[in-house]
Amino acid sequence: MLSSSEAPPVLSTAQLEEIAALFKMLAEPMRLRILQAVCKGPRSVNEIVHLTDSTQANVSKHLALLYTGGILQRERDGQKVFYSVKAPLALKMCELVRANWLD
Amino acid sequence: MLSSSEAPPVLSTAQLEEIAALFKMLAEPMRLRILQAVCKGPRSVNEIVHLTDSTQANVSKHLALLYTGGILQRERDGQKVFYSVKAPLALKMCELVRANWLD
DNA sequence: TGAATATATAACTATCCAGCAATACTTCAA
DNA sequence: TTGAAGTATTGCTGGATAGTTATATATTCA
Repeated sequence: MLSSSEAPPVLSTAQLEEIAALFKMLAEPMRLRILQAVCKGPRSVNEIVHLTDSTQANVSKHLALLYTGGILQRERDGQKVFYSVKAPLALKMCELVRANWLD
Repeated sequence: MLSSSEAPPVLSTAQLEEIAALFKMLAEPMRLRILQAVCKGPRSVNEIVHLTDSTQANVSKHLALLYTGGILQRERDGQKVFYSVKAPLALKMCELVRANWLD
């Protein structure tokens, strides 16, 4: 383990961590299902629960994570809360992988 | 939790898991550092250890993971083993995130 | 052969997190 | 105000894994 000064990295440590954090948010099948559920427009939590065939608590936790992470946005209408895509980049990445990685 | 037959998913469960697995490989700062270290051409394990400012054992483990995952390729030359990028998609994704996600 | 260099693997620990069950919070309607 | 529907949160547990240390394997050369 030597000093890191031999070749200055193109990206800083903080930037690498930010990038890794984004990948991490997309690194769960259930969260990809949620993305699929909301990619056509706003969906309520209950709709997402049904579309993903998961439980309310689990979906709510993943939604909070994606919202906090800046990938989704939310809007309350009465008792319901509607989530939609805030960062199209997430969808773009999924599509890129689908087209170039899957058999 | 209802049946999942309400809206047939665009991507199958297996496909979502494959996509998530790729994101997972990119979801570690140290592996992104390694990608940076080899993105300009083949590098030996020792070179990568120095470039990433990590330990030999740790780098070797991450390299094995990226190699098994199909992102890197390897070639032995004498005592040294050189790793290089096999899936340019990985670099493309990093660049996409850098350009669209970082401040 | 034997030693040195280069890389890989094994065993271990600490940490993180997905999913679950239970409960709390919020909003609306009667 | 009370009950019900919708959503969020908390505490828990099992499984996965990053990093470390130590050791094993592979290759070259004297």
